[in-house]
Amino acid sequence: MKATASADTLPPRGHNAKRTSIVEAAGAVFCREGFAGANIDLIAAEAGVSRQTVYNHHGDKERLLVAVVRDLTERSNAGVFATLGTFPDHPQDLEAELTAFAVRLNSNCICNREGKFLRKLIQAESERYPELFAEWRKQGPGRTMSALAARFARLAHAGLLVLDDPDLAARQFLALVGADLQFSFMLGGTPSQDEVMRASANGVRSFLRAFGRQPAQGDRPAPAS
Amino acid sequence: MKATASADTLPPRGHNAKRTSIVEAAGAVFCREGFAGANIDLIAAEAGVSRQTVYNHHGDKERLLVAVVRDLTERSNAGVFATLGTFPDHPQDLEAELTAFAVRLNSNCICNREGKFLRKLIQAESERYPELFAEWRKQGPGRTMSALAARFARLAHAGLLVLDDPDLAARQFLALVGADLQFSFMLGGTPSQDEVMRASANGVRSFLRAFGRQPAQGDRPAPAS
DNA sequence: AATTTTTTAGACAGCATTGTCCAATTCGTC
DNA sequence: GACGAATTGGACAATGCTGTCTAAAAAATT
Repeated sequence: MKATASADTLPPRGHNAKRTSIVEAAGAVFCREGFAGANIDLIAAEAGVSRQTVYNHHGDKERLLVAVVRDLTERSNAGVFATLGTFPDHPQDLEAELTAFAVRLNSNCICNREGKFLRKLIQAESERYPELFAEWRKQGPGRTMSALAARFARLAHAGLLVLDDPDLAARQFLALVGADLQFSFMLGGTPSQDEVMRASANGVRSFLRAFGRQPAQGDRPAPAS
Repeated sequence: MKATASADTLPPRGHNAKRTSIVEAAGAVFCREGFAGANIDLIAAEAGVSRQTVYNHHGDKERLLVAVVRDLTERSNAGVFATLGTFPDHPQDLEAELTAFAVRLNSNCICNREGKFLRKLIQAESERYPELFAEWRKQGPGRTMSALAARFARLAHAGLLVLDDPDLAARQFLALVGADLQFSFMLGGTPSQDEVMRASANGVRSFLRAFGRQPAQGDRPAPAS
């Protein structure tokens, strides 16, 4: 860290391209095989690096996991808050813009690499290494929910939604726009862009039926096809 | 297999109490530690059995996993369909009875031992052993969704709900009544009975706001507190 | 071109685990 | 009480993995 090191995650050196490549490979292998089943030789091979280099950079399998989780948490949180910034605060077409927002949320936060890996790692290892995810737990879902709830509260205050509990609305919004994707997630699959769009549209439509201003009788669907 | 062995998996000996105790302990350990991290000595100890007995009964770590998954799948499916049988087909108070049904669903299918273990095992191992969960995949969520969707379609036909896509309604119903519990699940926790009841009530309320017959203006909540 | 840092390949000890074998013992049943 | 089946504890080889060490090669810096 002499001169060129900007604050960016940019590896201005050649050698810490290896560092990140190791962390990325380790993330993939940890998720695929589980922590206990992950093989450092395999991680090294997948990173295009010798085993010794892995130990040089991270010293320990456990500390490597810590590095992976921290990296995933940072990137995931960054993506989440960037996406939250695109919430339609002054929508002209509420349903269309909420749907587009839901698509961004699904694509950039739920279905992407960081989201999938982090979710799987948390499910697999959070009981055994609770402190590992303490930071995620504090910065992640809690703040996300609060921020999203605040946006919905503002829409309600503007008369565009009718809701008594913005936090509940936020939770249910996420549940609804993810409802059609749970199936794909179960088996580790990644939904196609088309699936994401349909799922988001379905979720938002029901969300607005529950919380939209006008009961929207005209929106009532045609009878079962 | 002398005389009493019926086609059931029932070997009516006392010794297969050990068999089930092994499978149960193995399920717990596989879920806690992952397949690779699971230790046969630990499973044996947790089952109150010697290691040799584990090998006598199941021969192999991998075949033990197969037995565990089959057992969990069977029990989970049985619980799900038993609960589906309690769906309120002719409700007098739709919201109350749907809520009670959601509570049963959450308590007996989602939050219980089989549900939690099966979910975690699927998430952890379905990519590496896809064929393991083929049966669950076929018998589990697909049929569950169809059955639930059929119930909702009947309610719609009776004029109690307004929906165009019963399958979507079923997916969103499950998503909504589970929305408040996702947080607890993430960390392997088990929601309290109280949490389950509140979550179910919240989910059903929103579900009926979206799909209930009358837009239910009277049900409209007090403005944001 | 020389020097310093990093990487590499391989060997290596230490350790944990799987799965087998076996003799002694317990359990269920007659 | 006697018999057969199941269970137990322990020893055991085989294997795989972690983490360290070393000397050579490669890369970067001067």
